[in-house]
Amino acid sequence: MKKRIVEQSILLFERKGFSETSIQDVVEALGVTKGTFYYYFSSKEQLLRDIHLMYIDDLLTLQEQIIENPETSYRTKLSETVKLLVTQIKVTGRPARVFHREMMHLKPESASTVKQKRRLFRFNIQKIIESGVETGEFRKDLQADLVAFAILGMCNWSYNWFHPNGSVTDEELAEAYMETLLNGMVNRDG
Amino acid sequence: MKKRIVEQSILLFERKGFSETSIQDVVEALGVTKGTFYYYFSSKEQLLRDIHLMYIDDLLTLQEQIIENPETSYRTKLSETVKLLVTQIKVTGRPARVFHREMMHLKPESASTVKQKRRLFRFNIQKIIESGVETGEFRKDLQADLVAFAILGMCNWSYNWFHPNGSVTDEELAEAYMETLLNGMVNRDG
Amino acid sequence: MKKRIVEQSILLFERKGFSETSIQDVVEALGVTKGTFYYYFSSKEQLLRDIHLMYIDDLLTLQEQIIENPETSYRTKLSETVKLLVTQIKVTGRPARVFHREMMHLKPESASTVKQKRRLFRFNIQKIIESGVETGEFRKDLQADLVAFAILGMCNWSYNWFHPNGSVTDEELAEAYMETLLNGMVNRDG
Amino acid sequence: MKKRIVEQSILLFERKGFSETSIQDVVEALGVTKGTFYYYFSSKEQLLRDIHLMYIDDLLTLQEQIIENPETSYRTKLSETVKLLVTQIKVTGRPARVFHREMMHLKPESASTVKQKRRLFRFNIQKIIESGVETGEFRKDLQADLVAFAILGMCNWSYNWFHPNGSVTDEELAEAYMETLLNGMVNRDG
DNA sequence: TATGAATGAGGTTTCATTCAT
DNA sequence: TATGAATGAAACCTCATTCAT
Repeated sequence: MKKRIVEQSILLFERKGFSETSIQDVVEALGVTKGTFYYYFSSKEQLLRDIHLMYIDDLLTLQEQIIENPETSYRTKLSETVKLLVTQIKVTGRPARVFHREMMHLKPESASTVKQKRRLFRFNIQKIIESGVETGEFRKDLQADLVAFAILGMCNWSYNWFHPNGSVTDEELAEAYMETLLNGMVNRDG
Repeated sequence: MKKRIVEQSILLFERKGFSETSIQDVVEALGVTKGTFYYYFSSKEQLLRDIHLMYIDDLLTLQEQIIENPETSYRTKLSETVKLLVTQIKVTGRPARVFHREMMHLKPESASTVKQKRRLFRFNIQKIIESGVETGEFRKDLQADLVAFAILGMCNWSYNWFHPNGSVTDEELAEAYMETLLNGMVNRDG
Repeated sequence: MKKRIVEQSILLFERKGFSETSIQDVVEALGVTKGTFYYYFSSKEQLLRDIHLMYIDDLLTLQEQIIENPETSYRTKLSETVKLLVTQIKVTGRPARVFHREMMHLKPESASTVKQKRRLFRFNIQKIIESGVETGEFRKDLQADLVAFAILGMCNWSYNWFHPNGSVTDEELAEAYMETLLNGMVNRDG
Repeated sequence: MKKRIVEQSILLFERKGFSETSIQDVVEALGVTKGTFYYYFSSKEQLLRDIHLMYIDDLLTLQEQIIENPETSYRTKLSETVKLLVTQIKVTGRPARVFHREMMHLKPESASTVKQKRRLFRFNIQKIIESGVETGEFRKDLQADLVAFAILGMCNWSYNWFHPNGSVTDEELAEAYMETLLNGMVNRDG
């Protein structure tokens, strides 16, 4: 039941927004009553916190696997991170949109936990870049922190417009992004 | 008075979100009454629509000036667009955040007008890229539409974290972004 | 202007009801502003009172002419009263409906003036009947007061359903009513 | 609770009118809160609709009993219908007044259901008259539809003035109305 | 004679939450 | 484990009215 509530909530939060979705909406869609909701969650905010934590914890786990793989270059690790963020849209498009949009509705204490984990995720990207700079894979003059932000923005923004069933697949998008990021836009042929 | 209401609303919408900001909050902050608000706006949604239109219309005007300048290269035009988006944070950080976050609260008809203008802004970026490809400034294999999305994501995302008074200035950020975008991350020296 | 306000108000009160019609509705329909309204009327209630008084005073004047005509029988006087009430629908359908529906919104003091005049109108009908009984035109066992109520109900109720442009004309309706009233429903032929 | 809300509402609607009675008024009189009201009714309009349907459905049921009785003449059936309408004032005076006054506040769709049922009630009266004409009880030249309207007007109007505890009882009123209706006002003795 | 800005009280409705069962 | 009745605070919005100009 708890799981069903979470799933239904994500669906509705994504479609109508957190504030615009009432507990009533959620339980009605499930055919249960409000009492049931409060049996499993102590508040609407707690539900949102759970969703956020589930999501970021998942991301961090997957990121860890990418980073800890001893056989891949930093370039590949970065590539896989981008792919992770972009290809996950198919799987996690809905929770992702909720994740990016509704953080402001968390209470300060929940928000701070979540923010810390998001920061960690970003910092891991930054470290990949820094490591790549050290090994000479990447240019020395990159500002790793800013580039990490740039990559995150690029990828996360795609949740605003990207549809996995459109003319561009998620893999193609990830590749196009990486190609631009790695080699730049400038024409060096002429 | 109408202008004061708009300004105060932007302030509060940015701080607490559209749904969480009540008309009461707005008018109380201004020392007037709810009646006054409804004298100038027919609904809360209309106020949000006005804010959105003001913002995107401003952006489009500034973009036009960049594009129509006959003396600049496409590379420069792109650079100026990034600078426009990023440096405007100082000036329009608040309305920008409202702009990016709260579009879902517009009624379908208002939303469609705004979306069309946002699409136009993005399409103009895409055209700069395409023109740059044609003149040989940019690589031939760029997918202009995806790159336009990438640039927008990169810049717009910075509203989530960038503070103009931090250790990095807006101009530095714009330059770092452009540098990465134009020349890529890969080290070509070694 | 004052007259235009009254006319427009009657139109709207009839269509939407007194409470549901706002001063805003009235002045908007006239292309003026609320200030104008309050220049001519001290309150919404006063406007309604004026409408009521105009209407009942008109009726009383016409009734007087019927009653004071020395050449008509009481039967004719009654007939003309019915005709007065019914045929006036064409002319005064709208104000009449307002008149019958919205009296509860008058303040006690206004209401009492209007009620007194309405009572007078009814009492005049009752007197016609009583006089007709005395002259032998009408049956001796009629309860004049109740019959007066019956006639008023019959006629006034027609404002709820009668359309002067329908298959029955107002004159035909008046005649059918009088025929039933005077001669009854019972078949005396068989 | 739902029943108590309905009863209290009828009381207040009759006394002050539908628009002038607020939900607050109703729940305050019952010592509950507004939330309670909206637990049982989805809107103020729905409450009014319920009241209307209850009332007209009751009337139709009673009318059916009158019509379907095989032992009574049409004259008696008509008489009983008038008695039904008039004597019900004692029982249903309040809901009746609400019923007759406040139909304009129903939404079009609710109104149309109620109107249909009211039309049926009237049409049943008309059929009694038509049947009575066929059997020779009533005069052949009656216009059954207009007479039905006349009777309804006569009876319903009495809700505007009749008090069951006054000098005339409801039974006397019904009888006086029927006497006038059946035998007419004209004096046939002289 | 008319305007337009402002008020303030009140209206309907929504909703997260509680709690006895 | 779940229900359903009830709460109460707050939301958006309407509107008759006032008043300086």
